[in-house]
Amino acid sequence: MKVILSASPPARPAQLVERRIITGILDGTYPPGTPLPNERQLAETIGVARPPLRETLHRLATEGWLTIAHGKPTQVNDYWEKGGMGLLSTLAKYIDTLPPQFVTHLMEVRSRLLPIIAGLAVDQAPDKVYAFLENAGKLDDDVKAFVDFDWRLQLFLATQSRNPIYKLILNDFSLMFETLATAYFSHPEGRAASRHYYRDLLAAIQAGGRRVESVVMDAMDQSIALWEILKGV
Amino acid sequence: MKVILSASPPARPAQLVERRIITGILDGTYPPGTPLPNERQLAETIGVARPPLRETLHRLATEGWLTIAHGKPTQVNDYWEKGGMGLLSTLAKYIDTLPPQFVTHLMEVRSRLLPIIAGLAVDQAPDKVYAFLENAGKLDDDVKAFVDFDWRLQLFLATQSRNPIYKLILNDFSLMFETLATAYFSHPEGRAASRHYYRDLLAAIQAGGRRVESVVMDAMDQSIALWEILKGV
DNA sequence: CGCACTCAACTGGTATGACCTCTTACCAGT
DNA sequence: ACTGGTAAGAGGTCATACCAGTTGAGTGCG
Repeated sequence: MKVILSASPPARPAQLVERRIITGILDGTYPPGTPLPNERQLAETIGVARPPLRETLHRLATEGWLTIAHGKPTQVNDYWEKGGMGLLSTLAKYIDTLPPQFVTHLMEVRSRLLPIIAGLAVDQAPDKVYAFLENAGKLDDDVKAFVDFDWRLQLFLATQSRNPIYKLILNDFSLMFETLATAYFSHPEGRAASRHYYRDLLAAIQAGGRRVESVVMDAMDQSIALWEILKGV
Repeated sequence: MKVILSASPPARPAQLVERRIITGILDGTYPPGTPLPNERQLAETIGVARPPLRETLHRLATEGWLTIAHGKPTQVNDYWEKGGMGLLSTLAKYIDTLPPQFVTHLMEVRSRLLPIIAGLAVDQAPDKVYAFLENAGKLDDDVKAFVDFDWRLQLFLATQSRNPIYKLILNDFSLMFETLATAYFSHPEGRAASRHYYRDLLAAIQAGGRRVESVVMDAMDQSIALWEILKGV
């Protein structure tokens, strides 16, 4: 039997490299616009071999953190400038080090996108969406249950919208939303607000017309307001 | 001086691996949901060593093509289901093999997003946006000039929107849009339509109010319609 | 003197082969 | 039938040597 002695077992090299590079970029050790130390040196500094280092470096490069070019030193990017949505999945792990307004930006984008997605979904398949939402009534007053249902609802709407691009966008939000939603639904107020939202959405579907968009948008805006209050406590 | 003899010079192993894996997934050699051959075997099949193979595999995994887990066989994903926006940059290289409606989906998303972005940008800094658009008058009737200006306009609007998330989304669209825009602006009709769009947008900014959103949305919708016509020829 | 070329010293890219660790499924013991 | 151990096969890591673009300083020629 293997015994774990310390709280944080020997981090795998791959994880270790990501942690060192990302925190280094975020805390200014490797400022955007400057070259990263060369691979051999970096490998020795971090204490891993070159192959696993390179795997992680290339992974981060595809997310937009770095620019790797043969012959030239690897550059640290201004990730807001060069990066893609893939950043979010990595950023989610280091969310404590991010400016608070970042979360607001994220939720504002969602408050613009989800109404569109929901509108399309209801246009395409109102019955299915309605049926899905009816399950919300049986929801336990449990954090995990809410996180799970709310996320699955968003994915379901994206699927029903018949435009696969929306699902791609949501997938990139995935980890970030899971993290934030867990914090949000930990508060009873958050769960209550969402119950209202699901109910209003059901009514809007029955009513028909363009009510759906405005209901979703209002709910998203309210969740932003509620988030601001809750985090302020 | 080095002389290139063949049209497609000896593909680098990293490129080769991407090509073989992606085309394999797209053409059904490696169907989604099935396991990929193990790394040693794959490396031999493709004719590269394991380290570069793994670098590319991990890169593709972060885009959502594959799911790699220690101990288990690497799985081919249903990329529309698991993938993120990072897919687009890779997909852009294999756009010929994609269903035609894919482009429509892409442009529909843009026609929803850009009005929002433009609206925010004009709210934040109407003068700057106006000044930027005035350069459109001096545009040469040249494909590359239009592609370049149109893309820079979108990035500029995203920057001025003050919400960095929009820029992340646009960055993921980047390669795809560049490819499509080159095709679009190759037609004189496309260039003419955009000239009108830039002019209308200038007028809308002067008019104030919420005219901007509707002008942008109309222009986007028209570009979709025009695209459908042009590709139909 | 000035331009162009060469080449050396960076950098990242690839190759090889050995070994570690995790997952799974089979199988023997209970 | 259940439990536990074990072996095979997958990905993960390491070490080392060498290949290949990039750059700029140095050198030769005009």
